[in-house]
Amino acid sequence: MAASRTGRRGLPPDATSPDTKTRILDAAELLFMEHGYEATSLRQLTAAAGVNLASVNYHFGSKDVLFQAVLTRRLDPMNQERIALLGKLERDAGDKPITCERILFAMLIPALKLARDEKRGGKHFLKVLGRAYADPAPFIRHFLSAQYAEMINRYKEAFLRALPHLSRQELTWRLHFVMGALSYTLAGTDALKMLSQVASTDNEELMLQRLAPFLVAGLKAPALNDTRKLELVSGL
Amino acid sequence: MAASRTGRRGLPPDATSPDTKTRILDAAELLFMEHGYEATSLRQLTAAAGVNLASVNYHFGSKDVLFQAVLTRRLDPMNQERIALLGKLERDAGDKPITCERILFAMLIPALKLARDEKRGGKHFLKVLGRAYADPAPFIRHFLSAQYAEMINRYKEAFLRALPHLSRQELTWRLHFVMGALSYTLAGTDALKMLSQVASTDNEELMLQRLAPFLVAGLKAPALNDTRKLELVSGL
DNA sequence: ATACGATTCAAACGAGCGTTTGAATCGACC
DNA sequence: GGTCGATTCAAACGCTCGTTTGAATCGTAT
Repeated sequence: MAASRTGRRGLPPDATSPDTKTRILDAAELLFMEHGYEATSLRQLTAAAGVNLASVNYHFGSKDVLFQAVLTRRLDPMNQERIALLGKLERDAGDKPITCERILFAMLIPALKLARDEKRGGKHFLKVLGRAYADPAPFIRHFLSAQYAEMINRYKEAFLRALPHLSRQELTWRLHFVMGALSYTLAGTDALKMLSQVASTDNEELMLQRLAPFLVAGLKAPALNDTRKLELVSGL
Repeated sequence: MAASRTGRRGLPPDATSPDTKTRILDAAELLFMEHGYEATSLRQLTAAAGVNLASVNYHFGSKDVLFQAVLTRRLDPMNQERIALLGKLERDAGDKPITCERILFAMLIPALKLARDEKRGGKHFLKVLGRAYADPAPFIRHFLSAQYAEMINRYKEAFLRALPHLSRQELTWRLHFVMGALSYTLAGTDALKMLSQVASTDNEELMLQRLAPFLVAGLKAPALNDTRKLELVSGL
């Protein structure tokens, strides 16, 4: 269907004009971030990208496939880097357990690197990803499950060794909580206008540095026991 | 525009047939949960509710207003109950500080009560709410900000007294993380298919009982300092 | 030069959308 | 029993959507 880098004749040949597929992906990343998947039309998308309306269906086949391409372009390398970082930690540590902090940092650092690259919209992508987590569309849910399965399983095993006081089930829930806080934070929707005195969101690094101690403490917390159950129910 | 409970003549007068406005709200709650706001059409919504297509615009004015009505019907009472619970805690404690656990429980318990009421879709609503947190539509964001402002500010002051080692800015971020984990968990999107060995989602109570110790530990964690900053950046 | 596959383009397709309209129908009241 | 406001109803409005089509145009190899 597509191979060489030809075509593109209508628009002025800027120095900042990559091929059509990339222009579509860049515009889609930006607009999906601003308005979400359903609320972004292919007409405004192709207009923003400076390409013809039919280009999306020619190069990607459908709007759904385009959205998956937007996600996989950055998500797959990020998760591969996460797995590689964890592998390096494990190799350096021999058969000794790794600390909880270092495992979590290995998860956060690739996301931080993505948030840093200003030239190509890493921050835009993280917002799109944060919203995709909460999107009910089945094709999005299945896609994310497949993309995350390997990375999550590798990290779950590592955390299990680092947090021996947690059962596998307990850890599953805590990783769920970690992913929730992380995606909500990276998406940065400012839902509750909490940024009254906080600097603008251009400082993802400081944000993750605040998130890390919070998550580490939560992961290290004692496991649930029956005494605590009664506290919650009848505590008030 | 609307006042008495008259009308309704087309459908059989079941015992389970409240007035048109309520039937619309119930169907909307369910469908907004399943497909999201944008992907739910008024045609499928009114068909599911067993009412005429024009009823939504007659009773609510527009689809936007209907969505806000779906949210406010349950969110406003829940946040009022949260404020009342915190007020009761503060009255009982006199001028002594309240523990972090009790403040957090006062936030969680109204949500838990909503998740429990099976007859009228409390769980459905919590999923809708979790997704609304991540929705980019401006009218949703403004609505949620207004609905949450009072509750969040009251709790922030309470947490500030319970956690004196945290600056106001640090606490703002931590409450952001708490809301992230909470909304993600309540929305229960199972994004990462983590429920491999976990019981089905009908047990919100056990879920919140696992979430509480995680969040308490995160809130109580030491504040960020410069030593930790260096760890994160050059730690790997 | 010519032929060819890849790509771009303007235009249209059918479907579905939120909303509006105006008549029909209801319960309530004089 | 007739009037009135509230509600329901079927039908249509204008519009936008994702997708398809077929011709025009490109770079490239013959």
